[in-house]
Amino acid sequence: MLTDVRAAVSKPMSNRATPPVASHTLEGAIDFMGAPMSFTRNAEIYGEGEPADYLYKVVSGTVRTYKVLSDGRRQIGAFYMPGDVFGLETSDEHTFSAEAIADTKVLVIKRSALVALAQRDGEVARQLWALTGLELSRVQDHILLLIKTAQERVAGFLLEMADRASNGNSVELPMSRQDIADYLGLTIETVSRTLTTLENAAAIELPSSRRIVLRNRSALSRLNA
Amino acid sequence: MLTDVRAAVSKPMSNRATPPVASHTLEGAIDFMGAPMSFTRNAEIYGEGEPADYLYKVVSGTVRTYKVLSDGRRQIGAFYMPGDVFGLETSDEHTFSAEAIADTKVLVIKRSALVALAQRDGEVARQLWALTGLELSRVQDHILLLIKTAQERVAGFLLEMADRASNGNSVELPMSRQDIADYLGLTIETVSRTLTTLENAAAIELPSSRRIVLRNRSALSRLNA
DNA sequence: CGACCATTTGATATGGATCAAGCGATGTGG
DNA sequence: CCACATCGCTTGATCCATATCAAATGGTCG
Repeated sequence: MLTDVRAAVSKPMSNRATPPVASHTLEGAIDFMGAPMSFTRNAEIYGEGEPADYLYKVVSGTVRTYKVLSDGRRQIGAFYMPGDVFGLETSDEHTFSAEAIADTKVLVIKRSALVALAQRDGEVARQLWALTGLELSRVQDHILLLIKTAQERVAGFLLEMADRASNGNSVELPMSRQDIADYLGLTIETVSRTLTTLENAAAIELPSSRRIVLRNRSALSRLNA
Repeated sequence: MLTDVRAAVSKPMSNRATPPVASHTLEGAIDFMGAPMSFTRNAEIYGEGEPADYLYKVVSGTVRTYKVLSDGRRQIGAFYMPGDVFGLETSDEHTFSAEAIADTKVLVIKRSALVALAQRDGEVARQLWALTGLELSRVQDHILLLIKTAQERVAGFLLEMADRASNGNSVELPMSRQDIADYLGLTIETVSRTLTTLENAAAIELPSSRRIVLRNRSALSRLNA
């Protein structure tokens, strides 16, 4: 039951010196056994209700998962960026749909293969569980965002993105205003206005609509309530 | 690091006819090994940030989990009723606090005991994972509630409660209006008004403030969008 | 250059919050 | 046993944050 910590460091697929070790971690197994696959901007990766036979790890690009209500409102559940795993379900159907936001490369692996591996390797089983747990806490945080004011939601979103996709304080947003709005439960107009307000308050800079520079993180954190 | 499962067996309250069978399911293990414990109305069961060493199964009563934001806003994450398991985390700290809503009896069991059991029994491991998955889908549904209108949220809440705690169409709500409001991201006034509106629309009846009779489920479902 | 799409900005509308008062049930002390 | 405080809930009046409707701007690609 000992786990080599170094094995958990999932190396890019280029070389793979230690396949046996890799198979003792989930990440390793995906990197080693996963099939590369590409999706163009806005392509569907899977649809809500389809059998959840595969899971995915983002190599490059960004993915959104979402649900559409009967009246057309769309709720985005999450954004997945390079390194993130998505599509893992405990039920046998996907509960959300998934689309590539930009051209995206993923590694695909059969869930049954991992479940079989988990049956033999407790550490893999534990990591599979941990992955669902990670997803759970992400969704719980999302709920907390949704009860806040527009400013707080946008500030929280920017900080989240900065944590995940920043070079220093500069963040390149892969998603549109509509995507952000549907993630935050706001309209595009409110998102846009809020960003302008934050810019006027010198909390951020907007060199272009998709690029955001965090000028004053503590101000954003304060807004994050 | 090894945990003796039997060490966690806290006084099987009654007799135990089938210990081996019971230990092959999570529910069985909890029922068999869990220690009974009681909490009075509003008593804290655990606090956010405390070590998540135990998990709990509701025997009678109702439990709420919640977080309080820095400015005092409270978000209720979930209500747990008899048969429900709560307090299971993959991290080692509780991410929410838990309180008894009414006088409540639970079974308590050490997480490490179950994890140890899971290590030997793949079925238990699978069920532990499934439990986290169940929680995940519950929270995802909660998100969908939070983006809806007040009427839709209340209607959705009533249908959820009816599924979980009804005798026919009559539902006895264990929680206050404030609890409902904090679950739905609304104020008590809005919850109250919305209930009145639904009553006037003949969708429900309100014999008393805690008892609700569903008169027209399809109307409620329609509101549920 | 011109068409198109994403984004911003402006004007107005509105759902739910807030502030405030009333009401009914429950409990307590005199 | 009753008067009265308390608490949870409902109802009313007003306000405000965000949605909606509409138009202008800007960036991208043929």
